[in-house]
Amino acid sequence: MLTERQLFILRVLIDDYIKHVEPVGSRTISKREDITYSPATIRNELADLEDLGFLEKTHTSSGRIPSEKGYRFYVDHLLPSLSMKESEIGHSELLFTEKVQEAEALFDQSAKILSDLTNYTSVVLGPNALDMKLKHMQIIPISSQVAVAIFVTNTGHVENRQIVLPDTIEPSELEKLVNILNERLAGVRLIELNTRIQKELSAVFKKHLKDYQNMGVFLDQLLLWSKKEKLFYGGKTNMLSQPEFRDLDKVRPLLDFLETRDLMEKLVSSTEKGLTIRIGTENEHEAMKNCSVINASYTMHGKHIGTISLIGPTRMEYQKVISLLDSLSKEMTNRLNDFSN
Amino acid sequence: MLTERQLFILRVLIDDYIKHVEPVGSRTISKREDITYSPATIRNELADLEDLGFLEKTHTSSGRIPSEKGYRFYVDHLLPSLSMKESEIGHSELLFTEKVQEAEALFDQSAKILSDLTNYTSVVLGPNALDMKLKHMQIIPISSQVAVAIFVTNTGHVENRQIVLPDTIEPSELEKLVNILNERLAGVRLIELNTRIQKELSAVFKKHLKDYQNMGVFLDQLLLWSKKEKLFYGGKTNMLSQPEFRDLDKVRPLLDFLETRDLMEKLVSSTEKGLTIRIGTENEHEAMKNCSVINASYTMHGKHIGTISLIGPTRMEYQKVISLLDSLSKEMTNRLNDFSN
DNA sequence: GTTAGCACTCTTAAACAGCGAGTGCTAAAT
DNA sequence: ATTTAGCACTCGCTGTTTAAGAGTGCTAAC
Repeated sequence: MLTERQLFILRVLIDDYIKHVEPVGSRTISKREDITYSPATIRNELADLEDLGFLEKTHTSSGRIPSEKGYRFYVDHLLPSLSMKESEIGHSELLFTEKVQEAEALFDQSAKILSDLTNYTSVVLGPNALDMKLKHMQIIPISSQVAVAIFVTNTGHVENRQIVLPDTIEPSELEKLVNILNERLAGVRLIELNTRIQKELSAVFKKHLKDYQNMGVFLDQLLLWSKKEKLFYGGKTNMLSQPEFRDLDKVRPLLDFLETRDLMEKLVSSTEKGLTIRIGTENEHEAMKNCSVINASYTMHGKHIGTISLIGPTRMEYQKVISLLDSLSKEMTNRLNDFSN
Repeated sequence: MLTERQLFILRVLIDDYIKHVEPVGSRTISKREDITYSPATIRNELADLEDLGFLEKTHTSSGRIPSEKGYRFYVDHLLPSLSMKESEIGHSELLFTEKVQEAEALFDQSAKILSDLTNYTSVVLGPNALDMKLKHMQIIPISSQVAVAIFVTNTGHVENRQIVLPDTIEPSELEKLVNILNERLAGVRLIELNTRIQKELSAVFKKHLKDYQNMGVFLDQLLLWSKKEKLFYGGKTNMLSQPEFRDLDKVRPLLDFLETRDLMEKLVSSTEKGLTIRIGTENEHEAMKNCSVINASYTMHGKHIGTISLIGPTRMEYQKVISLLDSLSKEMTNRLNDFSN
């Protein structure tokens, strides 16, 4: 268990390091007004904190920097009480200068705002369109073989894909199919359409459609979804201005990581509501080992549907950033729910 | 006018610099087997070529590097005759490993292939959907006030947007409107829909629709397009591995440039068919002053509809890159036209 | 328990020397 | 009239040395 003094010194040190990005020595700490101990005393405490794994040295005679464990402890126990954050709320309303009409624009702007304000990189993971409910679908022939299938969701989102029409299918049959789907499956989540058909509609199909056999293959083609979350970026190059990445060989993997869709999706996805902080290797990817990722979820009708995230160096301004992310995600939630009333 | 020998030396020097990215001195050139002159002679020629503006020195006693004018001359007059390029054609067919079904996938893959092969950054500027012809349109209400308007083009592309329904409009009127549009405007380019209506359909509207006044505003909302070209990137971070950009302060503006949509659109747009090369300041943007941009256009039914571009350092492997881009753009054209038969 | 003092470590920056690649010029060779 | 050998000179780069500065850990005294 840490003593009060150790807690205090640890916090002061991390605060200082976050601010100045340079190893902090006993002298620097002792210079603070609210410190009454001598450098020598502090040195002893620092040595202890290092033994406990909260601090590290860059070389034998350097000052200390926080270890990953140190940051974790800082975030969990030392963050100046978050009540301050209330003072920041309300700002974010002002931030949306342009009126945003559609969800996509909201996500895009949120990412930009967040990265501008923090100078880190931000990412908004859009809602998975496949979780939205079917409002209406339609198949529009382009040529004799090719058609476009269109699915409109209750949120006004449009999914579309090109499909190949089997020769065997007759236009009137196709029309019947579409009618049945619209009548029976409105309100069902896109992703569930196929299973719902399997379970509930085979009888209906048999009754109304001639060539039920071939139809099965066609339906699979029609309703085979691939992931459809969208990513919105802000400040992709902000990493370059972080002192710890002022080295090409260090940023390169990072920037490459940012460009890799599936890695980013994984990084930024979170099933939990609220705020998650992952520090350094907690991100479980080499390229992110010197970064922290903060995910905040936004909701619709109380349900988690996506996240807004911030990616920065492990030495992040956690305090500022957490409150910002918190209020911004709430603001997003509000606006999002305003759309659909 | 340059002598044969000057031409030869200039080409050898630029070839060497492109390969090794280091100032080239008289000794290096004289070491080549096919060079019969002594370093001293070459020094004299180099001095002349420098006076003529084709070469530069990095400092008083350094070797020479090509100037922008030098590259321009090289590209215009010294490029080993392009007949070689034929040998490369055919490769590109092999490159598309996955079967691509939709145009978007084709663009995306083309950009990736090109950047992988060259280690530069590539961009495909997609066709402007608004130049495609209307196949079918539809308005699907989401709530009492909001609806989604959907436009399907002859190429199978789907444009959609949310619109606000005026209270004054009746569902039956809306249906009539959509019917008229579909009957009268199929085959018209999206971008032209509005003017076509103004010119030709006002009479029809007056006849069939009750509230023609309000309809005008609504139509404007419905048919007010904003630019819709899409950009597909490949190798965004490849710039980082170019020796001339091995410096954060030099790459940063470049990467920022790549992320700025409208700048990129301008950079990569070209109205001309065929191949365009812009070297250094010819790109007319500070951030691109050390880059060359090569645009190749791809066509559909013989019409220029978009470009595939390569962005690299002014010291590019022009020869290789030009032939690649040439064959790749042709390959794209072929596949694109295969889609729509 | 705290702190002053001191020897020791490591990093950083500056100063300096020497090497190598390259140039331009002059004078001799072709 | 070209071409080339020779030479003095310029830069940039690398490695070494040096000195300063920041910091530590330990010991002994307070």
